[in-house]
Amino acid sequence: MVKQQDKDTEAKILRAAEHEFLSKGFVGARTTSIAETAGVTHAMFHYYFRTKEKLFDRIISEKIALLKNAVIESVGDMNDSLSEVIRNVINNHLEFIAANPDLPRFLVGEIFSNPGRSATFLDSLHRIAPTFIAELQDKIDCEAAKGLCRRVDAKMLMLDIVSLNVFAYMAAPAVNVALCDCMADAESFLEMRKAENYDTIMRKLKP
Amino acid sequence: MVKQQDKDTEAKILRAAEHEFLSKGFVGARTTSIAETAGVTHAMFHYYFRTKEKLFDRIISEKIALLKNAVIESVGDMNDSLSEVIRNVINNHLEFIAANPDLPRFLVGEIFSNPGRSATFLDSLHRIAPTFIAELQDKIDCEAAKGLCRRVDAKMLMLDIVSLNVFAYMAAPAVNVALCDCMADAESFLEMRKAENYDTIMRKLKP
DNA sequence: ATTATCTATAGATCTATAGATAATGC
DNA sequence: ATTATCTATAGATCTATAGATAATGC
Repeated sequence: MVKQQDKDTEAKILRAAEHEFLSKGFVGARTTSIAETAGVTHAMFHYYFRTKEKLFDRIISEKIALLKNAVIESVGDMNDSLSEVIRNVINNHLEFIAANPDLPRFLVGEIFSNPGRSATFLDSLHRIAPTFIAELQDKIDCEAAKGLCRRVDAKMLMLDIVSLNVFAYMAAPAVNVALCDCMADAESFLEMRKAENYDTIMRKLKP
Repeated sequence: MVKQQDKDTEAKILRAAEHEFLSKGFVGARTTSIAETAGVTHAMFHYYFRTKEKLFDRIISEKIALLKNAVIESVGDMNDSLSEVIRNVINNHLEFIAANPDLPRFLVGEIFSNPGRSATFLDSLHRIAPTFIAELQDKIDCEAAKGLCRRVDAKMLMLDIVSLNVFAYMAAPAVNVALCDCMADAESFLEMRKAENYDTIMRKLKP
């Protein structure tokens, strides 16, 4: 068999698995459905990835890498002014979520349903978050000393930003029902939330 | 058999099912585990509730009723000032979430994994939300006309409030890891978020 | 006579593997 | 000789039911 064919089958299973796991979680996902969606026999699933758990780990690792890159990039240049850093974080974070709308709910769901299976994700978070929070706190304290903003807690500020960005996407069906299809036009909703959340956070910081 | 025994078995299965469904969702929940946790034979599960789906519907209906009451009560008196209404909504909503920390994630997870199964919930939301949003918008417009606050969009304001209140509880394990166990003391975290979120929202409304 | 409970098992999935077969690279 | 693919099926769960048995109310 040509190498191309090989890559194809493996890639097709990976793509099908990504969709199946993200939309249904580990227990809800069926390896038979994955094989069917990929258009290969079920035996191929086990030939390429041995077990359901191994393929799940692979998918979750890919998603963590994606998230990690997004987080690191989202910060941009820490030498920028506080308002620029916040604008970057909010814009990049929101764009990442809009491009991966199933990811937050998936991660949260898996963490709760099986802490062991998502240990890798929590480890990554544990390595990255505290450093970033500390840098952000320095920046806030520095601008506060010059009277440019209030001295707020960086941890709570980050929690506010992430909450404001993520929740609407995590609860999209309910939000759309409660707020008259306000997310129907994805593009304009995204732009609106960028402006809205930046505004909310900057008002919170205003002296 | 005495009626007491009857109620006991039924109630024990209900309590066990509530915990199983809320923590693992519909597909993750096992009727055998529910019977085991309840301390009854598995046949009793089917004797009292016939099918897994019927029991699930019953649990979800109970939870919706609970949520509906909480929402209606949370508003308090619509004749209060805007700031009082907002304080009531935030405090009551946060207390409800803290008392039912698994509920938001459960509802969001079930809505995405099976829209049909959560139609009841979305129907309720559809009946309640628009009315409340409209009343809130009136109140905002009224105070804005007197120059007491900015004329903000009630829909976005509600989305902000719910996001700020709910997200930390939905993502508790990740939030705790990222923000150094800030939720470890549940009581003080709750009080802190009440003050913090009220402050965030009121600054957003300030002219 | 009715209601509650138990044991045993049918029937449906789902994950995983065994073993045969076909296609490629050397 | 190795890699990829298929068919068939084992083995493990899980939901649900059948049918017998015991306890209550009338």
